[in-house]
This record gives sequence, C-alpha cells and structure tokens, in this order.
Amino acid sequence: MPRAVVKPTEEADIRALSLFNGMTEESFQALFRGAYVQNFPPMIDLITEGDPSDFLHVITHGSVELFAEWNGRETTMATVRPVSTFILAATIRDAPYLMSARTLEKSRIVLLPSIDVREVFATDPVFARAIVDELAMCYRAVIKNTKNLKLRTSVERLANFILRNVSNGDGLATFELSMEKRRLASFLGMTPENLSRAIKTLQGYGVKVEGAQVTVHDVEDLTAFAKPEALIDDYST
Amino acid sequence: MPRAVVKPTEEADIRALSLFNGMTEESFQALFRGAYVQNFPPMIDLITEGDPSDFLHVITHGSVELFAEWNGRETTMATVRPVSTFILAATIRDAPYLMSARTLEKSRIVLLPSIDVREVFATDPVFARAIVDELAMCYRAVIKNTKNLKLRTSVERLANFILRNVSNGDGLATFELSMEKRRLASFLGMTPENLSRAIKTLQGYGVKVEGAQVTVHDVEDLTAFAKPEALIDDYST
DNA sequence: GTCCGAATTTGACCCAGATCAAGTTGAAGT
DNA sequence: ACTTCAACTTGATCTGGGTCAAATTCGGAC
Repeated sequence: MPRAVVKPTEEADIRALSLFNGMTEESFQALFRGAYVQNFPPMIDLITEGDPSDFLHVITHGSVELFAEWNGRETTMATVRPVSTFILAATIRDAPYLMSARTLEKSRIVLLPSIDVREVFATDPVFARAIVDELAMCYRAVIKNTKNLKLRTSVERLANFILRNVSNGDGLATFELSMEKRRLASFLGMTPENLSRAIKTLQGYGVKVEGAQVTVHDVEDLTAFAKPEALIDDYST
Repeated sequence: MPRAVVKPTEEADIRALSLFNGMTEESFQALFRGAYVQNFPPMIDLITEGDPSDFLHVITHGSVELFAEWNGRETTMATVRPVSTFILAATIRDAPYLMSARTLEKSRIVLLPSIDVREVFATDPVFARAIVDELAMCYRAVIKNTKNLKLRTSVERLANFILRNVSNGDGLATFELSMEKRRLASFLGMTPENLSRAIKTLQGYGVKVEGAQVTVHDVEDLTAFAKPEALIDDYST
C-alpha cells in the first residue's frame, strides 16, 4: 500500500471540518507535512484495539466500522463516514486504541501523525479549542448511546434509529440503510435474527423495509411509539 | 442554602486535581473568583438533565449519583466521589446536561461558573491542555463502559466490578461496597433481584458478600472467570 | 441469465434476566 | 428492646431476546 500525497481538493474537504477550519494556514501545513493518504479495499483492518495510536485518521471516501472484541465476542461501536476523523481521544492521550477499525467499502484515509497533532495542539489555540469541542461532542454522543442502550428495548432502539434517519416533517418518509443489517443489528445491540423480528414488529407502526429501503408510512404513529428525545437522539448538540 | 466561601484547604484539594494543578495562580484565582460552595443533605437533586449548564461542579466531600431517565425508566450512569469534577463536557460546549445528579450522602460541592471556565480555558494553555486530557479520559471511560455493557453478561460485569475494587495481588482480598446494592445493580445494568442472584452465582468462584463487605477468597479463580482486560477495566488510561 | 456463496428471514426452542409477590434483614428513631 | 420502613433476598413465573437450524433472498462473478 504505497503512501500518496494528499490531493488539493481533499485537503480542502478536510480543512472544512470544524476541527480544522479555524486554524492558521501555518498550523494546517505543519499538520499535513507528515501526512499521507492511502486507499484501502473493503474489509481491511486499519486498526487493532490495544495498538499504540500513531495516527489520527481522517476518512475522505468510503466507510469504516469501529468495533470491539472481548472473549470471542464482537460488537459494532460505530460507523464512520466522510468527512470525519476517528480515534481522536487515543491520539490526544497517546494511549492505546480502545476500538478496532476496518473498512466496509473501498475507502480513502488520511493519516496524520499523532505526534504532529499533539504538537500543533500545543501551539495553535484555535486548534486546541476545536479539539476540545470535538472531544466534548464525542463524549456526549457516547453518553447518549449509553442511555439508549440502558433505557430502551431493542425494538425501541430500532424505532428511534429509523426516525433519526428519516427526513422528519410530513407524513411519508423514506431512506436507505447505510450499512448491512447484521452490522446495524450489532450496533443496536441485538442479533441479526432479532433485528428481522424487530422490523416485523414495527410493521404494526407503519414501517416497511424492502432490502435497504426503509419507508415510514406514518411518522406520527412511529414517533408516538419511539418517544425520541433530544437528550438521547439529537446527535448535533 | 446559603453560598459560602471556599476554604483554603478545600482550595488546595481542588488545585491538586490534574485539571487544575498546572495552571497559573492568576488563572486559578480567576476561576474561583465567582465560585461558591454549598453543603447539601443526602438525596438532593443538584442537576436535572436538560437544564442549561451554568456551573462546573467539583465534589469535595460526600458522593453524588449521575443518572438518566427516559419514559419513566431510570438508570445510574456513574457515582462521583471526592475530589473530582463532573459535567465538564456540558460546560465546555455550553450545552444542556445529559444527566441528572443527586447527592447520595451529605455532600459539599464547589460550583465554578461555566462562563469563567470557558474564559480561562481560552487564556490559559495549560488549563486548556488539562481539560483536553480530562475530556479524552472521560470519553475513553465511557467507551470502556459501552464495551462492558455490550460484550458481557451481567454476572461477568459484576465479577469484573469486584475485581476492580479488590486490592489485587495475593490470595484473599476484601473491600466495602461504596454504594447501595440497588444503585450498583442499576449501574451494572441489571435489577436488584438479579444482582442478588449474580452474587450467589459468584459464590461458586469464592466470592462472599455480607452486607457491604465483599470478600474474594480466590482471586485467581474469579479472574479466570471474569477475564478482565485493560481495554475495558483499567480506568486509569 | 445462471450459479454460488453470503446475507437475511423464519421457525422452534432456550436462557438470561425482568417482573411480581412474599418474606427477611437491617438500620434509625423512639 | 421495640417499631418501622426501606433495602435486600428468595421463589415463582414470564418474556425479551439469543441460539440453532433450515429455508429463502440477494448480489456478484461468470
């Protein structure tokens, strides 16, 4: 896998991320001086949990699954999509990765040496502020996820997942599942078999799933069942 | 509940926290100029989820439970003990609290206005660095907690909880439960009844629980069952 | 279009853990 | 010591969700 230079358009995409967009050009260049880019085929392990965190990863194309293992069991922790960073916390603390990562599709990843990230963090207050904002947001996202897991049943989690992915507003709404059902099941904390049954249960609330296409015929009805709440389901705050 | 000044010894305890100990005296004073302290009786609500985050809280005595509610259900998210801060992420992002907090015992809490925290963060790079470290650590703690919840059964979670609280090393080890069993149950994601049964199950691995006193007769044996792992159970990294 | 292997669904069954209903224990107040 | 009330434990039962096995469907490769 040969290293490659970062394309200018790519650099622009990355700079547009809230993590990078306020920093000085000088800092930005310092960060990208040691950076490189790689394309990966699907299902390639990028990171193994426990390894030292040498790079901050930025995904610019494709999709990456973050997962964790223990005692022969495996669970999906999150799916990462362009353009965003992952494993920021490990980079900051210079601590081992807590999660493994693999590509799901053909993906393009920018690797920024962790040491440079920490260096620029120390010298650019705007970048420092951005990192804190990003970390605080990630922290809050994980707390929300914990509440979701501990306070809701699997059918409720699925219902809220669907509502989050639906263009809210009027009556009929539809969207395409962005990952395989078995990964969705693992992410939601259930088995693939049980996801099938949960989908069937939600048919009673006007949800139809055909392949990856999900259609909600009565958003009102599903909302009444799912009881979504900003403090769990709004990922933007 | 009258506000009170922060005692010098208390100030010293707080300054000793990794979050504050590197900052300039000037910054520290700026942070404490608007601070005040309160004593609370047990079972007082300090924070309600959804409220705006006006203060960074520091507990200097007692204990505080962080919990969350949804649709009539409630779960314990964490128990906070002296000396440490809580709800840092909400303060940083100036976002609503995701969790509620109540005192478990008579407790003493220092309240630092969030606006001052953000102000000092912007001017003191050492403090900024410390906040990032703290946030990254908290983030990683929650990720570990998620792995614990999704990858382990309730008996396994209990076994690892006990091992974490035991002075590791030789054969016989003992410790005192620092919270009521029903809160421990909720924290571990199970019912009180089920915690009782889980304890009984672990008797087979040399665990004896009498009231709040937990004794492990054979740490080896329990460890073989619990399979603790740094990437889930080591809260220090 | 056909074939092949993986993903998904379905059905039957099972188990961890929840719920419900009594007990017990235990600690604080009198 | 006695009362009282909450916390805890125990037993019985129920159920959400997992497991296992057998279809069925789907998506690529040819």
